Amino acid sequence: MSIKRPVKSSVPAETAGRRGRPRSSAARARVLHAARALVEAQGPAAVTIEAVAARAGVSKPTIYRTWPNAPAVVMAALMESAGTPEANTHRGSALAALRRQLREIAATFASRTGRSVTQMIASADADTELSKAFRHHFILARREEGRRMLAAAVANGELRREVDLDVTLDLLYGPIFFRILVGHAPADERFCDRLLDQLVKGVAAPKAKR
Amino acid sequence: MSIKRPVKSSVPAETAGRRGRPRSSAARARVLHAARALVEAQGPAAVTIEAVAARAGVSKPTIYRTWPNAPAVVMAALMESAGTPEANTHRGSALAALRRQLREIAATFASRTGRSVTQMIASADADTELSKAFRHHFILARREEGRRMLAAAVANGELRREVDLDVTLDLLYGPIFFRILVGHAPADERFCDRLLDQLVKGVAAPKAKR
Amino acid sequence: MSIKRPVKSSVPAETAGRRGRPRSSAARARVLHAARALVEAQGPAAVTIEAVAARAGVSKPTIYRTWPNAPAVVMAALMESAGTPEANTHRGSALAALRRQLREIAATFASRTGRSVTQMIASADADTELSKAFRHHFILARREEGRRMLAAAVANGELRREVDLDVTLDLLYGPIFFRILVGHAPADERFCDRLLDQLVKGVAAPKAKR
Amino acid sequence: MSIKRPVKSSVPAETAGRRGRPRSSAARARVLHAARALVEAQGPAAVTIEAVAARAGVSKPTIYRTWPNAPAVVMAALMESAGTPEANTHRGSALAALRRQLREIAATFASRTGRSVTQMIASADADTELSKAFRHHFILARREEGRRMLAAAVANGELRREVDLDVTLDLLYGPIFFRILVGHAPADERFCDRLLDQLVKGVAAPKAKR
DNA sequence: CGGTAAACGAGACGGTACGTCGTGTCTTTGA
DNA sequence: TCAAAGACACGACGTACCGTCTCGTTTACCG
Repeated sequence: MSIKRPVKSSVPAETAGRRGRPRSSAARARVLHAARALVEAQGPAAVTIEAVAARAGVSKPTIYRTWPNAPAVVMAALMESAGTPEANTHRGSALAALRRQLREIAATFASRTGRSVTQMIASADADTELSKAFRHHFILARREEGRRMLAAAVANGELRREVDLDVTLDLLYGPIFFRILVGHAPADERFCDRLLDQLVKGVAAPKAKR
Repeated sequence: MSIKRPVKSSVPAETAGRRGRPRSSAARARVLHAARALVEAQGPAAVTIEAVAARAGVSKPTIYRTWPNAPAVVMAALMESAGTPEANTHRGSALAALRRQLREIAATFASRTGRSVTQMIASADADTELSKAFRHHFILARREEGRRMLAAAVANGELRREVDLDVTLDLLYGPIFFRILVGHAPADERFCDRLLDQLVKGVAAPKAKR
Repeated sequence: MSIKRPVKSSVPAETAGRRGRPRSSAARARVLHAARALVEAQGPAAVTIEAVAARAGVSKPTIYRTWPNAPAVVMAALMESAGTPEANTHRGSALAALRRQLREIAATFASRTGRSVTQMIASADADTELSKAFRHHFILARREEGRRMLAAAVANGELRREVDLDVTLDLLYGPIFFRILVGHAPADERFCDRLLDQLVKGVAAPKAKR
Repeated sequence: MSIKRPVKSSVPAETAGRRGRPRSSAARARVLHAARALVEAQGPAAVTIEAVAARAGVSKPTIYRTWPNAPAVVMAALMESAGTPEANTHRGSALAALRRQLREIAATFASRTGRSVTQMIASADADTELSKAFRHHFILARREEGRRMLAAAVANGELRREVDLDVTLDLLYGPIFFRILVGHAPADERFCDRLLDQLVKGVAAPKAKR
């Protein structure tokens, strides 16, 4: 009988010489993997420290040593799972690139996990460092990318010079998250396209002075 | 075992043929008042059934008899506290009325309680009757009012006929909620104004035909 | 405060001068029947007022109008179900009659319901009128019948005159209930016979003067 | 869900190879002390887990970790409080020792706590390990001690050889518990004495053949 | 024979306790 | 040294019954 004790870490490699620490990074990975699995399967509310610890084969204090509470674990898991979106290659006009980005965002956030990200942002403490990093990772980083595209479009002559970029950016991303959050209508490609077109063109009647 | 429970509805509905002792409206009012006080003071997460029961001087089963869980109580409390916003009096142009509504919404949702409403919408079950009512009460009702104003503006000649109203509505309200949710910039009057102006005018450079 | 409630009695007592609607004897019967069914099926602990009311198709206040609490209902049900044991016909000697009674008692109390009776007696309040009636109905009435038989046996010359009847009675019935209560050995016919024989004969060695 | 729980035993069993933080013997002692105080003051029905937890300054889960329900706590408390009765020193005859034991039992069980023990035995589940241990601790252990005394008395020549010891034992202890349970007469020293004397001597009239 | 008083069903009420779960902290033991 | 196992105090969960209280409806009796 092979008394093979169940290997606790998928990377047993360097367990040899050290007494304590080499498990640490393996434990971290297992925790995040477990958290990700839970949030994908049952949403962020199901990610309790106990459930994560059980699923990861890790003790609760080990988790608390790294993260202060359950939402922090969820955020870390979501951030690690979602690799940074590839930089949008500028083929065609700046506005075309923006259109591609909008579609990508809508597709990403319409998923189960995307909903979870939105929920985490809504319910997060807003002040902690991690919350800020989370918001930046999922939202503001793309918004900055968008800002660069808008600036390119201005430079292009596609957009007016005096446009307020901050307002325009929120006019682009706000409606998508609004639909995802409220759910009254789908945030699909068609919506992204119309959104962008209508924003570019404006809604005023032609002769309207204002 | 497993006796079929009567359908719970927070609205007594048919008070007509009811047998038995009627529900105490005083108890209901005390529960909602307590829940409102808690959510205002400490946010929606602090609204536990135990806390509400203690504060309202009501037993837990009395609360569970009417609402299925804590979020439902919070929603009911928030909905009852926020009376329906007054119908926007149409003085001046339809767009001016819309501007006033945007400002009112931004002011409302920038408050402590407004944040709570946003959080509840983000984390709600999305499928229950109460969640739908909640979203309608706080968001979609105003959106429908907005639709009427936009239609008036089209009739006015202020807006183009072929504008997609659904998209335009989300372009109006989405950015406000986006700022409130993400918190990267204030959703104040100035923002509302610029938002509306830029949407009306479009961002395209003058000669750009499309 | 301290309003004197009308004395509740399970027996309608003076049906004479009563105003109003008389108590429904059908309801009473249904309650007792339901309680009996429950105690037989699941023991006395399962007889909750709610369960009885549901099973009997009767409202809780109707039960509380007649009995003060659940144990009282159980006692009433058990007392009504167990009709008074038939008077022991004196065929043969007084001791033979006693033997028959012991066997009958053992058989009765070894049943599911008999266990329940024992449990009720053990856990009852000891002071209430109903508890006393219950103990009398199930135990002391038979003990008095036993006393009559013992007296007859003394008169017969079967027993010594100076025997302490009270002690002898408890020597007869105590062991049976002891076995039923503790359950370390069966209280069957053989046991009843040996019990009686040994008590009659004594256990002392023949020459032992004391 | 439904994770296999480790077997609960009120006795830590193998303290040897246990991982994790060991159970707090201080907590255990405080729980049992609180339970004992409650049962002495208000009887076994007053021993709720909540009351014990509050009085002991211990959390409910800590209690449930060790005992499955309130009666189990009561039994453990009663068993621990009542140290094993001192072995009856055989001064004088075996029957004299037996008389002393009977008196001691009667005195013990006539107390408030003794009544509680009787009630616990009557209402216990009868099948659980703890119930058996409880009955053994309070009743059957003394019965076995009694058996040894009876055997000594037989060896002495005080009792007849052919006496059925099991029946005799129940003839000794049964009546005492019967009186305590039913309460129709006191189980005092005088009763114990008469009980023993009459059992030894028998009740038959001298010439009675049977 | 028409009031009226009481019992009826239904069921909500304020309570108490249940037994479970998750939190975040703490002690052990083992590697 | 530190990680696992797991006990700990705390506190909320949602449920079951308790015994009491309205309700609207029936059903006798008594004037």
